[in-house]
This record gives sequence, C-alpha cells and structure tokens, in this order.
Amino acid sequence: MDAEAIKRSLGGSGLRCTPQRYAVMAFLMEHNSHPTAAQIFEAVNRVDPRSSRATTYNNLRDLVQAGLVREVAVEGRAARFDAKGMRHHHFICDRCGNVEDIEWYDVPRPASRSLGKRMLRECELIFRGLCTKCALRDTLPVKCRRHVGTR
Amino acid sequence: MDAEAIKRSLGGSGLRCTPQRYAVMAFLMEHNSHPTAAQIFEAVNRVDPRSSRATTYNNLRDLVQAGLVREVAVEGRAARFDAKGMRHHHFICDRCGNVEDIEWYDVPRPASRSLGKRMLRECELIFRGLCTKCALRDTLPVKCRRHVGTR
DNA sequence: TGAAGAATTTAGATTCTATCTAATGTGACA
DNA sequence: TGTCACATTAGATAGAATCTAAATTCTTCA
Repeated sequence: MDAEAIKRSLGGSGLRCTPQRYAVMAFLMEHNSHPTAAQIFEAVNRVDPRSSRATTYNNLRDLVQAGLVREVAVEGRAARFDAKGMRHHHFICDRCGNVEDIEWYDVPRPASRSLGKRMLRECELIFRGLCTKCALRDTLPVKCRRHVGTR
Repeated sequence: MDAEAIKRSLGGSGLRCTPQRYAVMAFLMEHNSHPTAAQIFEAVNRVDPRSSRATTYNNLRDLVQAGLVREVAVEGRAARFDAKGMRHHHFICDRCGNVEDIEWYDVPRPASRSLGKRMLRECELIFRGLCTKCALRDTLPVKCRRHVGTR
C-alpha cells in the first residue's frame, strides 16, 4: 500500500529497498492469507521484475530476522509468512493446513521459576482445529462435499 | 518403562504392538529431549530389531494421530516429537532449535466471536527465546564459547 | 566522476526432510 | 490352515529450503 512506509521500515532495519525485496514485503502487506514461500515467489514473478527462488528465500529470511515478517511453521507443510501488522494469534487448520488470524488478547507469561535462566523473547498462542470451510465440509453429506473447496 | 502400559495404550488406539512401534513409543517415553524422527530412527536401530526409515515415520504418524505423541514443528528444522505425558507448554530456542518443556498452566480461550464457525480442538502456548545454554553462551567472552556445547 | 567494496541477485546444484511404491512379512481369527 | 487386514521394508521420489560461485547493483568516498 504505502510504498514510502515500506522503504522506511526496510531502511530502518538496515536492509536496502531492492525491487525484489520490496515486492515480497508489499505482497505480504496486501495479503493476509499467510502464503508459503513458493506462493510468494510465484505471485511476485507474475508481475514484472523477475526474481529467483533463492532471492525470495533470502529476502524472507532477512525480513524475518529484521522482525518485519513472521514465519509460521506448520507440521508436514511448507512454512507460512505473515507481515507483522496488528498483533494477533494464529489458527492452524488440522485438515487443510491453512493459517488464519485470531484477534489478539494478552497471554499470561510463565512463572519465572519455570523459565530458569532462559531468555524469553515472545509468547505465541496457536489454536488448532478445523477452519470454517473444513468444519462445514465435515457436516455435509458426502455427495455435497465437492462443492466446498478444500483450499 | 512400563511395557504393559505401552501395550495397553497402543491397543486402546487400535494399533498393534509391533516391535518397531513399541520401540518408538518406549524411546519417546524414556527421553524428554524432543528428538527428531531421524534421531529416533537412529536410536531405535542402535538396539536390536532393525527398523526402516519409512516405518519410523509411519509409526510416528500413527502415534500422533492416535493422540499418544505430539509433533512440534520448528521453523527451518526437522519436526520434534514428544510422548504426551503430563501436560506442558514448549519453549523453542531461537538459536539452536531445541525444544524444552515448560510447566503447564491454563491458557485462556479466545472469545467465541473471534472463532466464528471454526472448530477449536486445542490451544498451544509456545515460548521463544534463548535456552539456558545459548543464553549463557551469549554472555561469555568469545574465547570461552567453545566450552559451551551448541548440540 | 569512478574505483573499491559491500550488499544483493541469480541459476542451478545440493541437502535435508518426509512420503510413496510395490513387494514382502506378520498376526488375528474363522 | 487359509484368509485378510495390518505392518514393514529398501529404495525411489517428492517437496522445501539452502548453498555455490559468479554476476550485478548500490554506496561511499577519494
């Protein structure tokens, strides 16, 4: 959306605002669908300046390190990425693996006794179950299922 | 530890108690180090009945589906596995990727409004930061670092 | 300017993780 | 004992992410 804001946040993290890096960041800010690296690579390359797979991964790594993007690991599937906008939690669908945002609320920290000498950086709350589509699909008679996309 | 208990919990989930499956389950119950599939495969095969990689993965999948084992996805690294004993949360080290248990405490559920039609199965609380070893390593002068194993 | 050096990108190879295949083995039960 | 579903196996394959080494672009500063 706001090109200047993206430039500023990249610069503020010591990252050059290259076309490829900008494209990745802009795509993530315009889509809250938690895409995979492959999806980002493909989407960014549908538009002009062609970028390589390695660059997409490099840039995602840099953006995550800079704290501008969050990476969500999903068991048995490719990692998902998410521009850090408003704070939120994540819901991961057991069946289709899609990641969705859940409205933020505060998470109680563990007792310092149970943390020991560990350095706590963040608490992350993850919900699991069936997303709306998959939950609906479960309650439909079999002959109707094909009408509900699986992702 | 208790062979009979393992047999019973496998049987109760409709899983035969094969030597390979038993070995995986027993290993997970004896080690709370959250090993990877590769580590489990190797450890189980150091003892007698040789098991194949595919079987190790198959059995881990079955045990997770049966709810006897938990799988923890870690960004950029192999998944970790964990026999479900006492309830606990997880701490994942940013640097070495190791997973450690954190004493259980209740997690507040999200407002049903923010869940919509999703079917919630579980809430998982994950802490991130530096484990004791890595936190210590950070505060040591460089010349001493080699004395602290990274794994 | 423009030369040097740092950061970035690139295609393709490679590594690592996990799953699939098709054949074989095993055990429960009638 | 025969049958059938469940399990295991080695090796091939798929999928995700990283590495390599060379080329390119940017920044800085003489």
